[in-house]
Amino acid sequence: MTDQQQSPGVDDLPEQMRVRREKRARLLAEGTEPYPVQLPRTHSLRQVREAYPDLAPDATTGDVVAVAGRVLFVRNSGKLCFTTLREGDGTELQVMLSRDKVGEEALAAWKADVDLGDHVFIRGEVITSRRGELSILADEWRMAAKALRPLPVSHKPLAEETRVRQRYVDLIMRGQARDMVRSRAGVVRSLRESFHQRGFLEVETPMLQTMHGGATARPFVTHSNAFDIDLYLRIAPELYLKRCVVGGIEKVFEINRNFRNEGSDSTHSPEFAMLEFYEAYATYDTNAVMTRELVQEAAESVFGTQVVTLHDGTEYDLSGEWTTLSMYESLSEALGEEATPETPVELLRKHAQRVGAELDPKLGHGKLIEELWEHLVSGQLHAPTFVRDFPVETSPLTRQHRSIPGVAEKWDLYIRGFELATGYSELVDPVVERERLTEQARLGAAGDDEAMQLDEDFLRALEYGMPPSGGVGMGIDRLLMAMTGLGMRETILFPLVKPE
RNA sequence: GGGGCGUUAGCUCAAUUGGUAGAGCUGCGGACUUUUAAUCCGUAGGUUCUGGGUUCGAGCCCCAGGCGCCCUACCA
Repeated sequence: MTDQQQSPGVDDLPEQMRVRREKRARLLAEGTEPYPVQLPRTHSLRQVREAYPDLAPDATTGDVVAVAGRVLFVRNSGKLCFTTLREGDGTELQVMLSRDKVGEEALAAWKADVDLGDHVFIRGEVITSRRGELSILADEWRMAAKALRPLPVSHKPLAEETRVRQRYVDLIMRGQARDMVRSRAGVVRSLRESFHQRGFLEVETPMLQTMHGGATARPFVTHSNAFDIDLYLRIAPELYLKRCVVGGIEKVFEINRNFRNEGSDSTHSPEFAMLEFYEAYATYDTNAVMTRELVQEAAESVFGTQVVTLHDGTEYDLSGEWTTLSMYESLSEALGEEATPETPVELLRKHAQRVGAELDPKLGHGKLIEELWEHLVSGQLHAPTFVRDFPVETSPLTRQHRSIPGVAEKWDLYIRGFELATGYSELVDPVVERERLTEQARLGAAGDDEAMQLDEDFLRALEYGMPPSGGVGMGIDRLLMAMTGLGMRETILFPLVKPE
């Protein structure tokens, strides 16, 4: 009664939710706690399974255990009830409640009070059923937590939107959703271990930044009331990690969130997890090797193999050395005509027309090269491939190539057709960096809202001397995509969705 | 951003040409001491996403909007 007063509209609820609320109220009225604070559990379901791996059918053990889990299936008959419980790691265990053992009253209460989805506590003997199913024959049961909402049907796939909006339900219903959480945690853990083995230090740099830089992307803007200034949610940690290297943290990494105020699809999310690492005296050659090792070690650690099995059942080989391509050479090959850093913009536009790429006429040489390359080459790349030596003008934080003019020491790592990581020999000359950032600021003033701002403090740091260094950025969500074949919204536990 | 498709019971989905909105599972009532998505009998469950319009009559046609998905463009 009081419940109905406390939650007005209870009569308007769908029947199944109303019934469950009434059961909760009845339990309380009978003096039974539907949400007890503690239960004398002695074993996890997994522990029971592991302790009795191969009992014969119809066996008894004399061993009494107390367990708890969520009710997934109920098979009630007159005097003997079966239920299947599941706990957090996905382990399932059958429970049998017989009138002879648990008593008529408790059995009736079981049938009257328990719904699919409830958490229950069971104490009883470990046995096997006649069919050989490992079971607990209850001599006592208690409600552990009453569920007020019905679970979706277990043998039909949940609508994708519901899976994303109500990930908790997805996690209850779908083992693959739980697997992803564990795989992701394993990958992140493996990355950290790989870094620690190599003597890298993990740092956390600002997510709220006063300057917009470190990548070319549109930022989210927010406001600090206390400081009365607008702040940017970071699009990259790069400029702060470089400050670390200047300061003598010569092997440094960060795994954290970036925010980009841009579109979202199966390979893009407004907030995404990013790994960046910087190493003094490394180059884009050595950090490519390390990037490959990080990925291979993560695959080995989480899946036990470098040949991972994707969602669709196909295998994907991450092992061994990876292919390396030159951007200009591979583009020249695809065009059938040589493209170099000297190729004039007009000619590149003609190429674009010829191959059917619709490109913004305002694009300069560097952007045209990258767009043409993406149009003609990137889609062909299935096996892991490092694409090297990008146009200088689109790589404002990258060192000029040591011998090839007009080209930057930068690679992008492509896996299954999408970009997984990027690596540079870092530009550390503060004078050249000032020129590049001044040009970026000019682009910004001209309306390019992806252009970086001129970060005087970053330049000041470089002026104190940054050792020659290599740096890498890798998307964690995309790494999971690469190793599972799933879309980005499956690798992110709670991706951004518009309010219902 | 542009185009297409979808939105119906707790869940997954039907509904012919515009003519009483159905099924399976779930729920509720009953039977059943070895089930595995238990089975059997009975039964309930709807603001058809929202707002407007056309029509004797709209889940269906028209207009506007919300949310989602696909294609397309862009960023990692």
